[in-house]
Amino acid sequence: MVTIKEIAELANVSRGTVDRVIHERGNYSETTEKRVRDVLKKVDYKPNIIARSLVSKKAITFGVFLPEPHQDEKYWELPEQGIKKAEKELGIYKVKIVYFHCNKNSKVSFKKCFDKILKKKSKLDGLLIAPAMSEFTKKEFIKKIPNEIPYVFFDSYVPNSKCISYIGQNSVQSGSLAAKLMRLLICGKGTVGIIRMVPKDYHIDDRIKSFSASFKKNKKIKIKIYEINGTTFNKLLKNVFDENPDLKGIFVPSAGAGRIAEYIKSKKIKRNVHIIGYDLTTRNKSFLSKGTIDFLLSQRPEVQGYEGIMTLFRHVVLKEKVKKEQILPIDILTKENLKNY
Amino acid sequence: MVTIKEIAELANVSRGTVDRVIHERGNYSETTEKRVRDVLKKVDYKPNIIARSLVSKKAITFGVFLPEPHQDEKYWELPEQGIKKAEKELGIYKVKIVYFHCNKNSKVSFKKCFDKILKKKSKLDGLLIAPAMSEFTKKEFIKKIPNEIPYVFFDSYVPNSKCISYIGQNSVQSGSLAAKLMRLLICGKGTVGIIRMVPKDYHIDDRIKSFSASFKKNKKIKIKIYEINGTTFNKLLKNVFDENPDLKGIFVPSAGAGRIAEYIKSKKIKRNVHIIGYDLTTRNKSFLSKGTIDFLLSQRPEVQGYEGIMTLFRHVVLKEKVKKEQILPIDILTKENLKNY
DNA sequence: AATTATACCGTGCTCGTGCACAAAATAAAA
DNA sequence: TTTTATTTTGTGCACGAGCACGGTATAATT
Repeated sequence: MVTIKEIAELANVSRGTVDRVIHERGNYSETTEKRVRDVLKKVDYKPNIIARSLVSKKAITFGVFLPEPHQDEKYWELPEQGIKKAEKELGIYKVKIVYFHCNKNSKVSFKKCFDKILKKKSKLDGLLIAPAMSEFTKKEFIKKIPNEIPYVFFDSYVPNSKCISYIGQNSVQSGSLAAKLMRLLICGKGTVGIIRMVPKDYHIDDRIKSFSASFKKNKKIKIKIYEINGTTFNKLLKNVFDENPDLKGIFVPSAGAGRIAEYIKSKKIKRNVHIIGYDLTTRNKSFLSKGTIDFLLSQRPEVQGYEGIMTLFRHVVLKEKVKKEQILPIDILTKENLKNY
Repeated sequence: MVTIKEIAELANVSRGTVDRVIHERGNYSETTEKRVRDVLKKVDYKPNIIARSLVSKKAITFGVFLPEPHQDEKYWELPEQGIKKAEKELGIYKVKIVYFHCNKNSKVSFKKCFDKILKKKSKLDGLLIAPAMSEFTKKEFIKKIPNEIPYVFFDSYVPNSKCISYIGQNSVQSGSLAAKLMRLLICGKGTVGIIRMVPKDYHIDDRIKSFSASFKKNKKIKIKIYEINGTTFNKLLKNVFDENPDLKGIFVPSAGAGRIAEYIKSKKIKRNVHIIGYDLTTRNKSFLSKGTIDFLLSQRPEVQGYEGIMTLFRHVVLKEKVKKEQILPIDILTKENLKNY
């Protein structure tokens, strides 16, 4: 391992000078800068973060901006688990996390939350953002993030932003995967209902598009898309079951599959309808283990949270180059492999 | 954070004395030991590993004992990737890995390899072992590991050993999961062949048992187990296809599914037979993406390797308590979600 | 030429722990 | 009591990077 001392010797200067050049603290001539930089390049100097974090008393603070944990069927608890894991691991490097929770359905809450971040900016060394709110609101605010604060998106992202990385899923792939499983479940024929329960979101759009596209050439399988729009959940579901005597499967492209399962259980519907949904929420988990839900696709929310913080750490502290996109594999969950998750 | 200096002040001794007590280096009286230990307990002292690893020049060396990477269809390359990742991450803590590769099918190679480890013992701070060889050989040698060397098993384990942790899979679960997928693939009827290509191994046994058990009550599905035993691979396969005109699926409980796919391709067999196998070897990957193999179940070998080293690190360096068993979730791989793995 | 200002550079301390060695305190032998 | 041996305790340096402060050389000003 090359140390500053060795570099200083090679460049015929003192440790202090090397340090100044590395951190661009000024007070050095052009000639010495060149001498030092040449050596630096030659030996591929990597600072020893052990020594650094030992001496520096200043803590690193990362902000996390995401919906309230209980929202979306407690979905947002999951990424927080991963974030907490990362925080614990990075504790020795004096990394601290501050949480900014907002109600994802309220513009006011969103704005309030964002204002808090902006006011705190002097202390934030990075931001991890789950932009799970309306498209407009997102774009509006992301722009206001001060240039000096690096930020990482996870779960979904805002196009044309200057984020250092995005950690997420491939919705197109997961849609066609769901289609494959559904085809198997219904043995290649029957009607499949897609039930859309959340407002505009491009992830959900992609899932639906690619799910539907997979059945385009298949004449034995009929796809019907339903939306909660000016009607209640119960009325919609009644409609779905009444309209389609040949209903064999239901695809829920969001985390709400458990509600459908609940409906089926409570109404004591005996028809054999297969359900594929997303994400390991408490309710989904329960109905998956009972067999009411056949498959859940998961985008590894804990890993997303964990990797999000780790990416910030690598960028801010280690000054490493980080990948612009980190697409995580899709997990297929069933009754059988649910345990140990 | 409490430091040694503060403890020394509280106990009215010098830093050196505290240090000696902590490391049980001797040369202290009983009374001072008690004084120091009392303070230590009171403040719940945790050493700063940052400072520790900065000062200590001695490297930590972990030995890794596993089959040659190319064996089992290059399967063993995968855990090594994870091991290398961990080695890189722990580099700043001066953690080094030494590899001991052995031919898993040769007792002689195994013995040689093991002898090397025993001779090197003075320098090894821990061992990561994939005991992928015959039951007898395993037990025989594991016993000989010196007491002072902690070891972790991954992939499989040796019962009644004093390992500090086992990182692995739940073969029973994965077997019944495979059964579920197979049932879907063949639409609930037909003959399914189980092809066993490797010698005795309790993981494989469990997979087969639980796979078969899932179909016990199902009269429409017939299960037949084949073994390579005194016959060649090609002859066996020919036999499987000839004997079962109703063959709808093949379950390969080991990493060899690719060989079956290869056979089907090369013999230009047009029958629609679904294949479920294990592990993401290069060949398996290729046939999965082509669609010849329908599903691959993976036990996350990279994660196993990675977590194995990390577990040793936590035990040896951080002196943390580690979980005795770390069962990893089962991944279901298909053409659709293969990318990004 | 003497003084002051500025640019540049080197030294020394810090962080917390490990370890060698010196120093002191106690015990044993003379 | 003095000397020697042994046990017990304290001190100082090392690790590598960050940073403050002080010093030197050169340029600018009087």
